Amino acid sequence: MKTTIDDIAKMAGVSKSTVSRALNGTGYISKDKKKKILELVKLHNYVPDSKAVNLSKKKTMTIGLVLPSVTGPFYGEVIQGVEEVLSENKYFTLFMTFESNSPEKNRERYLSLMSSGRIDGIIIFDPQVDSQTVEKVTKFEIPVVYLGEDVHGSDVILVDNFSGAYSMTEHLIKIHKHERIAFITGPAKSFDSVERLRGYKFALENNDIEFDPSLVCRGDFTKESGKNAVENCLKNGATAIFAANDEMALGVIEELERKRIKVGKEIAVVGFDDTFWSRYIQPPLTTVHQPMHSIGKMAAKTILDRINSKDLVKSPMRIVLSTRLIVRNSCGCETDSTN
Amino acid sequence: MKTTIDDIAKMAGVSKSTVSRALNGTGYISKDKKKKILELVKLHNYVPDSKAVNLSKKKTMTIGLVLPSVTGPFYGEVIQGVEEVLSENKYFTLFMTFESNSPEKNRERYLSLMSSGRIDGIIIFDPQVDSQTVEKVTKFEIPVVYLGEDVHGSDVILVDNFSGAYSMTEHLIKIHKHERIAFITGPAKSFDSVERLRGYKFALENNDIEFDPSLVCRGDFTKESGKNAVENCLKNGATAIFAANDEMALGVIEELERKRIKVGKEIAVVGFDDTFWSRYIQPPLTTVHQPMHSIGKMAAKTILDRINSKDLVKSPMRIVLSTRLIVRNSCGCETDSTN
DNA sequence: ATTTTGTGTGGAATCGGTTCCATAAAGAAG
DNA sequence: CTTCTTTATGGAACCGATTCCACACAAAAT
Repeated sequence: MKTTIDDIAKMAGVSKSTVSRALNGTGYISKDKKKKILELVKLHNYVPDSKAVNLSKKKTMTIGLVLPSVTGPFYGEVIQGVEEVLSENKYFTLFMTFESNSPEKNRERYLSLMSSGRIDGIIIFDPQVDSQTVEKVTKFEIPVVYLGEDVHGSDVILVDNFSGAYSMTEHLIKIHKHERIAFITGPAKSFDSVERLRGYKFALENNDIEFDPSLVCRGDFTKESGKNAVENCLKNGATAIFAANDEMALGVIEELERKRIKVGKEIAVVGFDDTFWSRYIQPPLTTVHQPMHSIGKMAAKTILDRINSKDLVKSPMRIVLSTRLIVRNSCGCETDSTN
Repeated sequence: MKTTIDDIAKMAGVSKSTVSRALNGTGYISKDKKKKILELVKLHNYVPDSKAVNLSKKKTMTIGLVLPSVTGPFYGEVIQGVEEVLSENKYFTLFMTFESNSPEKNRERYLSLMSSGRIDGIIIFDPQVDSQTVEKVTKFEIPVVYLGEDVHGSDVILVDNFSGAYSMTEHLIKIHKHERIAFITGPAKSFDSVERLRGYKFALENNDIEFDPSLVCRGDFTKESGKNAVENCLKNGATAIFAANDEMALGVIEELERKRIKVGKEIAVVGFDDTFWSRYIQPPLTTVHQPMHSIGKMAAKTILDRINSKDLVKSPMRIVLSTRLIVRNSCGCETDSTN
């Protein structure tokens, strides 16, 4: 049987309230009793049962973290960042994956998690949350932070997709003198994809290149869809292909390879995300880096902030983290890839 | 204020015991009352508070998962596997990272997690746990599964490092006719490293090649240590280099590249782990695949098994998952890398 | 007709803590 | 020498469920 607070109280010859005070440093307590209690506690390795503490204090010191399928180093960084900050603050991380094959079932899962009272707050990375879900989420009155999706009225952490895509496009225009740049999008409703497309368009506009809709191909963030888009890009005379993520860029490169078209020399291919492997492929991929680790840290900080000032009605925060252009060789540059 | 079981009871005009029975399907209850209660529950979105349920039932339906730094896709797969199985069984995953820079502090963390009563079981991936820690861990009487470390007397999930290294070495000997194969180890006490070295030695022996200690270089699983080992390997006339993990193999390849020595043609380099990027480097790395996803799933299954039959004293399980040789080009093979 | 057995229900204890409140003793202020 | 604080402590309520037990009533068996 595990030692309980009553056991300690009995042994010390005091009431459980006194033991509680000694342990938590709340209220008055005499020096000598405190010392005696603490000794007994150490001696018997007594640790208060979280289950009881949670119920009594009405909080769990646990934050839920919902992420899409964790394969790839992409999300690992986020988890790491979250856990780092939470653990520093004595909080725990309850992890839940979001398999993309059945989004509905998964939403049920995290909604039920929220209602269970098992967590004090939740960080949600759910690409393409619908407003109906958001509404349900808001009903549970626990703090929520969304990642990578611009949910109005809630705390959100975003990366600056727009600027990233802008810089990338401008790089292709100014450094490599491209004028026919194809863009492969992600899923239609993806916030990331939309913003990146917007950045691409804006860069064209600012550099007096007319936007040509035929150069925009619809993809869905998979390698396969990148492959499939190549034909269309070439047909419309693209001299550069900007894929909305690295995954698709990889598909593009493999397809071009198959067609014996030299990437970097004959055609430029660039991506977005700076996936871990992007520097290792041939040619090393020019892409846009996303600060995944920072996203995790900021998300955790934001949620803790919200918890610690729940009474004060602060307006929702919208934190946009900046992206960084990573120039390697697939765009035609001849860098020493020290990145 | 959240709805409680008392609220529902009052509204239904019954006692809370009856509501509890209706919800849990335990004991006797009349059809009509059950129906009425369930309706009220749905109407008010009542969900029992886990904090209370946990205390009452003396379990949390939560399993702790302790992993080394999650960067790299390596561990993502494990998490995924664990979460998959646990969530299917209505369990939750409490995630904790193990930053390798301060192992002691981190051990404290998971030991304290175990004693807090916050979890019902724990899966620990702690490279180089010392026996002292194992002893402490055993004292908390909750189920434990160790990953990747052959802890005697406990449930462990391992991969067949020995056979993997054996197959790899034999591949180099039989297919590529190498006789001077260098081996770069990991940290001295690493179980993985030791087993791989053993497999390497055994393959040499079985193929009548004398083991030459000067061909074994000490590394520590970092890319840097791979780089540093190259000089020594070459000096001793190695025609092939077998690094105990992909990370080091990458270091070796980069160093050889720098020296203008063609990997695959002039010298063979192979790794171990089949890290996500290993197929993307130049040349694609021949390596040994570890079933990380299966490891996660098996770990979760094992711990649940243990929980559900705690009374029955089953002898500790030692599950060894098989590895698979992945032949790409860095060994000199000219495969179409469809892997 | 009486004893068993099977159902249905509420009250109370329990899980292991925290916290409010009453009370008492000791020291400070009047 | 009172009166008011300040300090110290225990008792009891409470957090929100589960579960054991007693009791009532109905149906089945003797």
